[in-house]
Amino acid sequence: MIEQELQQAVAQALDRLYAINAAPESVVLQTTKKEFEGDYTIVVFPYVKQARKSPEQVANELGQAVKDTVADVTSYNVIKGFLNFVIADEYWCRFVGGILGNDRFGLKSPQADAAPVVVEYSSPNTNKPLHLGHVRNNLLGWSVSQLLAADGNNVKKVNLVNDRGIHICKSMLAWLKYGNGETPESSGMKGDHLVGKYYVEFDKHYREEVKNLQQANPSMDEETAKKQAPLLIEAQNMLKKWEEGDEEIRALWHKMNGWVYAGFDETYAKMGVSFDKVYYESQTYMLGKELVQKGLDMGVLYRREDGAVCADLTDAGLDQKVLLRKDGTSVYMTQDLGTALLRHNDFGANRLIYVVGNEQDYHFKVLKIILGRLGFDWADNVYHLSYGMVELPNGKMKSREGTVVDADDLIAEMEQTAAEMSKEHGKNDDLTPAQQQELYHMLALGALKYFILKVDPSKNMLFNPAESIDFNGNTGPFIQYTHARIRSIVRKGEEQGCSLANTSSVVNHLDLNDKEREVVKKIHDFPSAIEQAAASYSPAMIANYTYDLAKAFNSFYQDTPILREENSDIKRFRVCLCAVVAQTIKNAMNILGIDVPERM
RNA sequence: GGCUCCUUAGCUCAACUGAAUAGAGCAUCUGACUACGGAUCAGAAGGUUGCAGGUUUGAAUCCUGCAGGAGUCACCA
Repeated sequence: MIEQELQQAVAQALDRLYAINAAPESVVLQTTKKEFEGDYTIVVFPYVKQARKSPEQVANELGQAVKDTVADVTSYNVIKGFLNFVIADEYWCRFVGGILGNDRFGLKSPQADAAPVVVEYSSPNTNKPLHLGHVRNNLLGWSVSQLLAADGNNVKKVNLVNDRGIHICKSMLAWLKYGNGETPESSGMKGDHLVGKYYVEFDKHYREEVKNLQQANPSMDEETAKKQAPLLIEAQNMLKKWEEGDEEIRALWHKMNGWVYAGFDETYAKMGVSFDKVYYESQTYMLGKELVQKGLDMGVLYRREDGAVCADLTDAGLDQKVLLRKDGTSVYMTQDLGTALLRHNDFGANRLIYVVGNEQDYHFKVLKIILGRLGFDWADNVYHLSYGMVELPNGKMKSREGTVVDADDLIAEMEQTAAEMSKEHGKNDDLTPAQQQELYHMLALGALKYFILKVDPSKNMLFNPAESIDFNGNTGPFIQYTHARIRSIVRKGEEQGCSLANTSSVVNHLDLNDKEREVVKKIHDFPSAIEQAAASYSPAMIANYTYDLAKAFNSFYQDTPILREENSDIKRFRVCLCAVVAQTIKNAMNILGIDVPERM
């Protein structure tokens, strides 16, 4: 790639001219801003002090040296401390020819010998349906997996389902009390929604009990009332029975979880996400105790007088963390220590990535430290992909107050909007109903996924149900539309005899116009965009990259004739360029989990 | 209260490891050859990057203090 060549040449020139020892990667290289002439820019300020010359002088001397050594540099110019290089059009054309027909352009192949990277995401509770917060998690998890795979990793996607605990017992109890045997079949409700309904039902009755308790005993404070409410005690008893393996309880638990899984599977399928392996907490929650014992033996953990086992993290600026209760039972952290090791062993993984909300920043900081102290050298490669919350205009999403945006409802609404938009444009009337449905789904998910993924994961984002998701401007459908339009041109171009097959005869010495060059340069950036995005676990960078590419193309398309071009060599080059843009958009969108249509 | 993160145009978001005049979309206004697909394109307007200092040739970016917001500080997960 030309960037490395330039950096290399600059580093050599620095050494030769000024005896400055700079690593090629350390040379600051950026794309030239469009108001200046050139393609790449070197900032020379860092070297002026050592070179003992003015910025202009250093830039000029470096520019001449680089022009002499790098064949594809046709000229350079200097503005203040900025050295701009102009790259030969021949280089850009050669580049287009080189990737023509490569349907994996930009995507690295997985290294066969590399240890897998395990990405955990989704990790739902089984007592209620998925909402918008989960949607962000799922889309991020899927997309980051795709991104890391595109960067050459062998990625394994896993899900850890929280299928046991007091919250499930609440749903179960409410169903027993108020359900009258209602099932997904009898009610026509999706299983996860049905179970969620009883979770809400539990909460309603529970709060009534608390209120009644307080009215009956005016001296009782709220905390006590909450603990003494009979429903809660019943639920706790149920959990105890569950842990003892009570057959009836287990059977009910199986039945209701089964409903939820069926519902989740449907939602996952609609979102287009999947897993290589699913773990269940009911099978992993006892894990980690041996690790704690090992930690005691190693002396990195200690036993408190009351018998609880703790980690002292004060030297890391954190607190004491309990890992085993005094009755010997494990806590969340114990379990996560165990599953981390399990996962490492299951896959031979050396990198574990957790896609979990930022409210658990502290938990993962602690997890990483303790794994390190237990002597696992892969602890350094545990990464918490912490993402911000999705906020609604009137604040947080709270399932209790009913201010949630349900995932299934949201997708259904998006599909309806997509259908309305499409019908308005009326270009798909000849598709079969099934094809239309498929298209609307593709567009709906394109809009939703792009909307969520274009935001930097670490940031909180606002979702306004009324106006958030658009189909114009910086959106998924805009990019999908661009792709469809390009494909249409390419198809016609081929019909008119523009071959995309033979790369060697692609015209490689014509003068590109500015818009053409912008498009080629943008495509040229794709591989490094993937590297950067993967290094920072940020699908948002891919989203923004793709948008820029689509815009660059549209601008080119607007005032450059393609099929109307009379010179057949130029026409063919432009059709090839279109084909390459379409492929790049497709590959980029695929990283986001978004499909692009041939027409829309 | 301790710790962590956040604050960029009216709104939603960009700005790679510090670099040239902080960029897009939405909304508002104006325009586009007889549409190679107008879900498009071109343009106008919109900013003291929360505030105050500091470091640097250069700061939205790094440091300090303050204000506002969020998260967390469970033997819940």
